[in-house]
Amino acid sequence: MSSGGPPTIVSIAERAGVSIASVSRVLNGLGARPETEDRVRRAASELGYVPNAVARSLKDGHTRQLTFAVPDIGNPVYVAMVREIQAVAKAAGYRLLLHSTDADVADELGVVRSLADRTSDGLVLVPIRITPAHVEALTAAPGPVVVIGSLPDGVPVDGVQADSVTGAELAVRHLVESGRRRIALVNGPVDTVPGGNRGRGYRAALAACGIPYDPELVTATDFGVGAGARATARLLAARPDLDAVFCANDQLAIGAVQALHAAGRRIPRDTAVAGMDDSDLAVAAWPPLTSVDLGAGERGRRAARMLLERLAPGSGEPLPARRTTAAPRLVVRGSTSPGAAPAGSDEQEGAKSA
Amino acid sequence: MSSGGPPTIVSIAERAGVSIASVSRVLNGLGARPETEDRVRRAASELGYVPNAVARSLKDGHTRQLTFAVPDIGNPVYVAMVREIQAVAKAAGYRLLLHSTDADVADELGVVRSLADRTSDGLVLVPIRITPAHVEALTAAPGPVVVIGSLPDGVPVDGVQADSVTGAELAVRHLVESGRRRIALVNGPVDTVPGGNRGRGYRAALAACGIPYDPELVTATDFGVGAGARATARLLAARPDLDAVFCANDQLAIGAVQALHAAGRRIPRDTAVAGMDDSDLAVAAWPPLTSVDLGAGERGRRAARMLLERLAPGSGEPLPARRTTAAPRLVVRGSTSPGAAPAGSDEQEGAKSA
DNA sequence: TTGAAAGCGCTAACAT
DNA sequence: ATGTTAGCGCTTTCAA
Repeated sequence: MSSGGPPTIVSIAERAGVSIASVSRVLNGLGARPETEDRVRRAASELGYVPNAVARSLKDGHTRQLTFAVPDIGNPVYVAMVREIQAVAKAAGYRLLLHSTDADVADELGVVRSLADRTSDGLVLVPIRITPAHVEALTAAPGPVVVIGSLPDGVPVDGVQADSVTGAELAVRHLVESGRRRIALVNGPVDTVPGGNRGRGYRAALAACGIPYDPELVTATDFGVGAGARATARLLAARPDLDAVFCANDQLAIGAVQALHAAGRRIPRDTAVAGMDDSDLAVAAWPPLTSVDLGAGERGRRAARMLLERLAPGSGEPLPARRTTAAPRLVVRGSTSPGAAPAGSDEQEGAKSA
Repeated sequence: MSSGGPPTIVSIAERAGVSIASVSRVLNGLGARPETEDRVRRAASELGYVPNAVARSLKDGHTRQLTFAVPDIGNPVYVAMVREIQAVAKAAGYRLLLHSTDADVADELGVVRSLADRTSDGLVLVPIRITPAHVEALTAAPGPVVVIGSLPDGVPVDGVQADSVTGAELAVRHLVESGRRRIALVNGPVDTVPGGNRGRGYRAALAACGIPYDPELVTATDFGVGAGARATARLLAARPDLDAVFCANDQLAIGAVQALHAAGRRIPRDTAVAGMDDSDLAVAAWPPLTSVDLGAGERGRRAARMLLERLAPGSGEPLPARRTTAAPRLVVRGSTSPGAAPAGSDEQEGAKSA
C-alpha cells in the first residue's frame, strides 16, 4: 500500500498493476508493451514521481556530483573559476559541491581524503600552498582529482596552472616599454604559490630589461586592498622617486591607487600602476587598471573538463597525469596608458596576447 | 572475500572476524566488548575505511547537503550570500550544492521541483523575479525551501528579504542632506525584484524630502558597469544641471563614476554618486563609493539558519512560514562626502545605521 | 554483547 | 514482454 512518504517505484507498480521491474524499464526507456508503458507513465505522473537520486547512486556507484574546493569563495579569481566550473558541470549533467577550505591546509587534505565517502565523483582542488603532505594525500587520492596550481612532477593527478612568471614579465615589460624605470613590487605572501611565482616573474623581467633589482622597491604583505594601500604608502615614503607600482593582484593594486591618490600623485602621469588577475575590480578603479589576465576562468573550465574526461566511461584512470598551463594576457587600461579605457566600454581593445 | 572496490563494513567484518552489525555499532560509538571494539577499529584503520555517505543517506533519508540556487554566481551580492551560507552549512556539518539558474525562470522552478530527487535536504533560492508559477511551485515544494527575495504572503515557505525601499531612502536622504537637489536615478530592469523596489524607494524619499519627481532624471537599463556609464552619459547630456546620481547597485555606480570622470565632472564636488550593495567594488572606486549595504551576507546567513531549523529533528514542518527582513545600512565614503574614506582604511567609520 | 536479517529505492540479471 | 530476485552499503530491529 502507498504509505506516507514520496512515491517510489513500488507505489507506481501497485497503482499501475505491474511489477517494479516494468516500472523501472518504462521509466528508463527500455521496451514495454504500449499498454504497460501507458499505465506506468500515467501512474508515475499522477503520483508526481521523481526518482530518488540517492538510491540510484548507491546502485550504480556514482553521484553525478563534482566537488570544487577553494581557499576563499570571496576572492574574485576563485569566483571566476567557480562560475566556469559550474557551467561545465551543469552542461554535463553534474551538480557542483562548493567547499571552502578557508585557506586551511588540514582542511585541504581532508577534502582529498573525503573523496572516499563517495559523496562526489571527483574533485577540483585549489590548494593555497603545496606541502609534502599534499603530495602524499594526492598520490593516495581515493578518486579523480584535478589540481589548479603548480604541482610537482610525479604527482599522479592532473593539473592546470597559471603562468604567473610570464604574466608578471608581461606587466613589467609593458611598464618598462612605457618608459618606467623605478618599478616597485607590492607582493602578497611569498610562501604561497601565487606570491612566489609573481615575485620571480618580476625579477626575471627586470633582468631581461637590464634593470637592476632593488630590494628597497619590494614589499610583501597580505593580499588585500588595505595591505596594498599601506605597503604603497611605505614605499612612497622610502622611495619618492618610484615611477611605477606593479602589484601581485588587483586588490593590492586598488590599494596602491588609493595611496597614490592620497599622496597627490597623478596616475599614470606621475606613477603607473598595474595589477594582476584582471578581475571586475580592475575596471572599477579610476583610472581603470592595467592588469594581467591569468586566465582564471579558463583554468576552471579546463580543470572541469579534465575531470569529466577522467569520469567518462572507458577512459578510466590509466591515462597518465596531464599538466596544462593557461597563457597570460596583458590588458592595458588607463592606469598605465593615458589614452586607454574610455568609459562605457567594458572590453578593452588594447588587450594584447602573450 | 574482500573484492576490488573500497573497503566496506563487510571487509572490516571479515578481517575482524565479527558481524557487520558489530562493525556498525563500534563505528557509531554504540557499546561493544573492549576486545571487539579493538579488533574492529584496528581492521577499519588498516583498511583505511571511510563510510559510504550515499549508503548512509539511502538508509536514513537525508543527505546533509543543502542547495543554494542563485541567478548568477559572478554577482558580488550573491557571492556574499554564498560565502555566508557555505560557512553556516559547513559549521552545521552540511555540504553546499551551488546551482546557477542563469536568471532563467524555468530553471528556478526546476530547482524547486528537483528537491524531490532527495539530492539535498533543503533549498535556499534567490529568484530573479517571482511569478505565479513560482508561487505554485513553492507551495507544492517537495522539501523545505527558504526564499531570499520578496515573497507574497500566503506562500508557505520561509523568506528573508532586503529592505531596498528603506535602503534607497537612506541614500537619497543622505544626498539631500548633503545639499543635493537634482538627484538622478540609474536603475536596473524595473520588472525585477531589486529594480522595482529601488525605484520605489527613490520616489518615496524624494516625496518625503519635498522634492518633485522628475522623470527626465530617471533611467532604467541593465545592471552592469557599461550600462551605468552609458545611462549616466545620456542623463548628463539631457540634464547637465544634475548634482547627484543614485544608482541601483555598485556596478551601475562604477559606470556612473567613469562617465562623470570622462565628462570632466569632479566627484563629489560637482556631482555626488551613491551606489547600493556595498560590495568590494565600492572601495575599489575612486573616490570610494558611498553605498547602501543591503545585508547580503546577513540575508544569506539567516536563510541558511532558517533552513537548518526546519531540518532539525523535532521541529518539523508544522511551524508557520516565517518572514524576516535585513535592515539596510548606509556607508558613507568619498563619493558623496569630501573628507570620507582615507586610503588604507578598509572599514569606514562613517557608517551609520538605519 | 553479538549475530541474523530486513529494508532504504533503485537497476539488472535471470527466469518465465 | 514481464516478473522475481539479488544486491549496492549501511543502520537497526529482533533474537539469541
